[in-house]
Amino acid sequence: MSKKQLIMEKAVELFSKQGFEATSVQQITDYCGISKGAFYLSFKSKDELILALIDYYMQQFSTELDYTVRNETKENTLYQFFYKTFHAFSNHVEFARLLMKEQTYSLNEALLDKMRYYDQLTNETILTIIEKVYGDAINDIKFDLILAIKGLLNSYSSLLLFNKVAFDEELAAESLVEKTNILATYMSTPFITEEQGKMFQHFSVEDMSKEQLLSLMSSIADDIEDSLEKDSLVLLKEQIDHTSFNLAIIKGLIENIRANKQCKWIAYLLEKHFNLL
Amino acid sequence: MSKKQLIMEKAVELFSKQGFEATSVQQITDYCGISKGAFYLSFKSKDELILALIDYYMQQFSTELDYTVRNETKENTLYQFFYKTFHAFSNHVEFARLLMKEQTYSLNEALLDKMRYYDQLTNETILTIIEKVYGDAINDIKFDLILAIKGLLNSYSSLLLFNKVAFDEELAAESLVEKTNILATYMSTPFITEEQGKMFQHFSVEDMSKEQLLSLMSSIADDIEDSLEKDSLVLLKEQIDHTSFNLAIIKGLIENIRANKQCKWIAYLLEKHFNLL
DNA sequence: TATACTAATGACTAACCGGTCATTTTGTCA
DNA sequence: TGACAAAATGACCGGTTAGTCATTAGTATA
Repeated sequence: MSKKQLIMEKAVELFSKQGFEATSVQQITDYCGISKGAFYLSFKSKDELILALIDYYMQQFSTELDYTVRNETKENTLYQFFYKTFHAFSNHVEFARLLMKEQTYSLNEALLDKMRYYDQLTNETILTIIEKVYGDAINDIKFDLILAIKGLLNSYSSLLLFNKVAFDEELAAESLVEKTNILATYMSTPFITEEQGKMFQHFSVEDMSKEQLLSLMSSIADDIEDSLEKDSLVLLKEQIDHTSFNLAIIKGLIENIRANKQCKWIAYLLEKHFNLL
Repeated sequence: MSKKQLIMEKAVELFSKQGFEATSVQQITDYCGISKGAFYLSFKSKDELILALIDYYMQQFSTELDYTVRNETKENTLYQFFYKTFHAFSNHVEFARLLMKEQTYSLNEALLDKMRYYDQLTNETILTIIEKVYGDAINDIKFDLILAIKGLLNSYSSLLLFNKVAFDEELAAESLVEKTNILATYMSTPFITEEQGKMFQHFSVEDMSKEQLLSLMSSIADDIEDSLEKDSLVLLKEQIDHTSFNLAIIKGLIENIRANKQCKWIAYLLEKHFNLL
């Protein structure tokens, strides 16, 4: 395990117990068994650590969920969404607790931006599910449905994260599927109008700039040995500015890199960039 | 306004913007226009301030909601519960934000206990509503209904607290009433069993000890001038250890003090103590 | 006006914070 | 073994923190 990862995994434990502000760098390094100086070889600052941490876990969660949502059958999508979420939370209890705690933290503007970004990703994922499962029929209540799903997920996740009793992930998912279906079927008094919903939809997620994409791909390419994936990355980089290949080829190249753990996130971003979703 | 109140109302503004940890006592006193020493004449420590703050606002919220829930018609109860909650939040936006932010803060064990206490009060209030509105028919799903209501309330409150768009409290309440009714009517796959629900129900709220009640009443009696209320308090104090009066008399005495703003909370606690609810 | 008491002040302390950097330890070659 | 570089250390820095306390200001009584 790299030192960076060691620090992240130990830090997430302390943050989830005490909160970000209340945990000192000294505490983290003591807990890792390293010196304070060593910390600053891996991270430029304490702020950079929590930003990296959020990315590290949220990228895993988001790609996993997005993949699930796009590849399940219509009948299973909603169940799998709930189940995978609970499962991810129970596999990363400390991070999930941190997420709940630091949700609305505002001192650090960069952190707040990041939170808003991933929250918006979640909204988009849920909206995709809703449109896939219920079709156009529920257009006028779909934004209320997003809010309701997030609220329910929040309540039941708290149970998983902060109670000592065993948590049956399958039953919980099943129960939330039923609640969602009921609401989708019978709801007729939405609170959020189409008008407001649009704002809701497009507000905070602007796509990554080409420069950001390219630099991210470069830094990943440097870390990878496997030649197929490295080559695919290089070819994809060339396609970002001026797409000359057929989209099928690009899709294939993205498929090549998706299997690699380090590439999952960039694969997801590239699909968004090339409008392949 | 007393100095204590001044500090609390200014502090809640700063806490809601920056969080508790990130706000210094110096900042608070500067903002109040008083000296640092003066702060420590009103509060023993910064921790004591936030505990007092939570009590100050949550007692207002709880008594208000409890009164509403018990005195509305069956048809209006649920609507009024949602509406009053939204209304209280929009009248005390800063405190409500603080509440959302510091929800699960765990460094301070006393704070965590207090949060759990008021959360449990909320659970009891919601349970009372559910039983009043839906009767015994929904016994097997009532704990799921509590969770669902809290989740929905959480989602929609976030909208009120963290978005800049105008928030129609009446429409929001109406919309949540509908959602709740739908769930209560059609839900059939509860997640929380009767067994777990019992734990849920009795877990953390132990009644206040008689000593705590008595000392609270004494300190309030010292602050009050009005003789009727003062006398009623003294008579009630005598009844706590050995109830000799008829319960009707006790009920009357409690009614005497309820009108006084300082007594609302103790009136609520006394009703619980004498099992008058 | 003198006295006695409370309310309020802000300089001060000891502890801790995030972050730096000269120094030492460790690992890797020839 | 010795020479060199990379990795790791922890004393140290300037700044901030919660909390204290000798001193002063304000007020009421006599």
